[in-house]
Amino acid sequence: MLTKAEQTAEFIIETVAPIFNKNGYAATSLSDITKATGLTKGAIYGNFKNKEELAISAFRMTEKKMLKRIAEHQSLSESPLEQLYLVTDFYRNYYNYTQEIGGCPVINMSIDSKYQNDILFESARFSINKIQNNLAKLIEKGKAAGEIKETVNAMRYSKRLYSMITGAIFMTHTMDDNEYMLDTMDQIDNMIQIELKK
Amino acid sequence: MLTKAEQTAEFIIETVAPIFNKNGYAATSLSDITKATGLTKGAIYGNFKNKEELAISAFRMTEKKMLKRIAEHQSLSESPLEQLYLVTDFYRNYYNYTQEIGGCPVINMSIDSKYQNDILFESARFSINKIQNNLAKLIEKGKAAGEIKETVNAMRYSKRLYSMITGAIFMTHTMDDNEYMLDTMDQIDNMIQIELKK
DNA sequence: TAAAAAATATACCAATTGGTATATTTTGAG
DNA sequence: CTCAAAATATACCAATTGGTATATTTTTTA
Repeated sequence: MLTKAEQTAEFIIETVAPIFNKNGYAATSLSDITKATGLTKGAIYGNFKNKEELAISAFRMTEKKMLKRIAEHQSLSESPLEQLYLVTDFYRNYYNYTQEIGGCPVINMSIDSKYQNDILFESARFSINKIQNNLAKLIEKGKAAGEIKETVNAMRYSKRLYSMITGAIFMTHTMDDNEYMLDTMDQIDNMIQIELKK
Repeated sequence: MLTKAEQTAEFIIETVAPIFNKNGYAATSLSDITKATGLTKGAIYGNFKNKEELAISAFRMTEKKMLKRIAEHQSLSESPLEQLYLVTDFYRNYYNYTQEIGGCPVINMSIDSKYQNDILFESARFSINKIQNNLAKLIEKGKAAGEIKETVNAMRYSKRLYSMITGAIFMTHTMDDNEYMLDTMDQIDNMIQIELKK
């Protein structure tokens, strides 16, 4: 069972994560935080060392959720090739999901923290590496399963795909136009079929 | 001839633009600005209405320069198809250039301003539309010149290409790895040759 | 259920924020 | 070279910032 403080800490994180994600670290003030949570500074600082630690916790929670969602969606199939298609399928609904939380946490955090906060910036890079490695592993498994051409460079394709996905996320959010996302996912599906599939 | 004030205004903009680009609007303080310029608030506020107007001016100046660079590089050839290749050629050196000024102004501004400042956000979108329209026009000219397939949807390809470029810019800067950019530009060159070229 | 411990609220702090009124300096035209 | 106008510096403002010490309340354990 969670103690009262653990409950409160989680509540704060959940409440504050989309605010940090939308506004960025510097533009999110302690008063924004107390206002949104209905708590006082006493409660906030009783549960978190400072604003930085809270921002880190919030980002990590958000990313953990996101990674879990992708993993769950991937597990809809056992076949590595099918799982690749499930990745594009996942991102077809990504705009819908990320709109609620104020955009893509990885992109937002990278841009926001690059010249401001090393720990936050490294957290963003860590997420990217995780997703890319996951993608590369999927391609390797596809090769081992005889579904994907042996000649394919897994890491290169992983980087290529994630770069395209990231571009689509950015454009979709900035231009408020989901066509970027849908078109890019069609493009990737096509690449999978033409360039990856055996 | 420029008056003293006009000179000062330009000096302030040039000095301050990379600071805003790196740190974002909220994280750039008036004291950052006075420190960097060596001027006092009197000089700053004598030349700009407020911090917001200064940020807008700085972004517009940066983008104007950037657009001019692209245009100049494009004008190295008369052929629309060749000009498309010159676009990818331009972005092959983009990381080198944007590193100095603290990343891609359009991406940074979009993420920084989306939930903060409508005018700044619209400035970012305006830039994107300009670049995309330029790209679409190039494709249309290529069709008219008989260099590009008539069946190609110019705007769709323009959006597709710019989305890929943007993804590559983001990944290159975040991961400090220019391979994202180079690989994406190779990919686009390939698309031009296979899918666009007649 | 009483008392100790944990969690939260209150009241405060110095530093910094964006901005302004006014004093001083610099500029350029006659 | 003078002098008015323009440009810049100085000194100030209230509001807000992140953070803390302490008082109060709530939770947990015995």
